[in-house]
Amino acid sequence: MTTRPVPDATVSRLPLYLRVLVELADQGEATVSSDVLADAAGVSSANVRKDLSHLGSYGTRGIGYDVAHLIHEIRQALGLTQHWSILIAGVGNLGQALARYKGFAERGFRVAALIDVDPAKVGSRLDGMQVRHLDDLPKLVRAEQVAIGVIATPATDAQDVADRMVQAGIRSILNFAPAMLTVPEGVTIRKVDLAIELQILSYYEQRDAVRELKGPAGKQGGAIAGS
Amino acid sequence: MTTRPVPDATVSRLPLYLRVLVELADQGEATVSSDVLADAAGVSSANVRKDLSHLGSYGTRGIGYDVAHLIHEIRQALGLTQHWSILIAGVGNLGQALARYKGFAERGFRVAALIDVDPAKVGSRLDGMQVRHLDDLPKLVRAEQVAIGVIATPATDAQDVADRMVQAGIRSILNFAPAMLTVPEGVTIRKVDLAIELQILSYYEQRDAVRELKGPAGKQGGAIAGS
DNA sequence: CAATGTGAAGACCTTCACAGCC
DNA sequence: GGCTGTGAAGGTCTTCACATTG
Repeated sequence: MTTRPVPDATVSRLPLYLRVLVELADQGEATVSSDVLADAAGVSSANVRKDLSHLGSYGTRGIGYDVAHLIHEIRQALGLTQHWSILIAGVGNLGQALARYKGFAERGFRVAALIDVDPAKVGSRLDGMQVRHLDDLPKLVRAEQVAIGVIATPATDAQDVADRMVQAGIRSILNFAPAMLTVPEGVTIRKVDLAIELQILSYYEQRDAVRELKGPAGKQGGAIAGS
Repeated sequence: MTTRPVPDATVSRLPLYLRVLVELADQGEATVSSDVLADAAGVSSANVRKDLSHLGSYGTRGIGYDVAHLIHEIRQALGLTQHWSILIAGVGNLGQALARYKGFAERGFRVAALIDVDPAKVGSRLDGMQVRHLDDLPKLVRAEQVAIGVIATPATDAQDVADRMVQAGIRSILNFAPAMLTVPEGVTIRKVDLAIELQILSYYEQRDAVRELKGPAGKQGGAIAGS
């Protein structure tokens, strides 16, 4: 029973399938084929089948997958059977938006704490939650059982905040600051850089504009760019 | 002179290098080796060299790369020598945060228009810019030469907004709504789903927690997760 | 017969290792 | 000597194609 590790690429698609499956369940669908699921998620059906096969064999040949069962299995695999508490550091534009974002709660993530260093912000309330000082971070992490730290500070502060998070025992970090963070082995980081996304789009926009001038383009020009 | 296409994976790293290079330039560094650049960007030096070789051969053996020159070449490759105008649809939590985000302007992206359908929002001002109605989208795209559309609406409205953007001539879209969008050939979409990022982190958090119980873990546990 | 599950093939990307050049 | 540029090797992921099964 040595569960082989699920490939990274598969892990990053499972939440996508999950979203589609929950929608299908709401619509009362009992089963779904890899073809339908693939269309709705924007990937190939072979890819769906291979991905799901990593979780075990939960499909029925000739029928498809049981929606409810598959939802359960994916939740299990992703560790979403428990609810996670998250802490947001940096209550600027982005931090505030994240703190108020309803999509987190809907998917089982509870915003348990907000942190800042600006005296004007510390102590204020945001969506019913008090903003606390960075120095309280360790206390909050312990008290609220925080598992995931979200960094929405200016780039200059990001490394310091990350260090403190790690120090406090957090081992999963989502970084929105445009800065490269170094963390010890065993800590997982993901980054989202909004400006970088635009720069990548810029590349394809430019490329296609050039193509256009040169004539009706080769078969390139697909609909989804990169990562 | 048939410029071979730059691989997608390379394109998505160029903005990273660019950020590091601009920092180095600010610090007065004239040249940089692939080793230093790699460290600062969090990739391997071989990867850096291979990536940069796709733009042409701009390094000097024994010395490294000329910082100023490389900045220019990357900007050129990414199409950042011109400034792009963007339009943000959906002025909720996230849309407002994006509209106010300074990082866009710093990197040459001008927020040229804000769109919503909520009568309470249309006509109001945000950061000195008036929120316009969705129906004005075509007019605004033309008047402001909008190249990139950003979707920050609820998931239910996202496809309609995307259709209208495409109809108005936009061919690059950044989608923050948790929905799969279909667009015609030739339109480039990138998506950022905040809840999905957390769900991916959840997987690794859970996996490592399990590892811990089973003993001091295999050599797994690296620092960066997936895509 | 419809649709899964999966080896095999293929595409893409990264790393290695070293020749070549300053 | 130091560092780039790049074929070759190695991985990872995706697609193909089909045997298998309810």
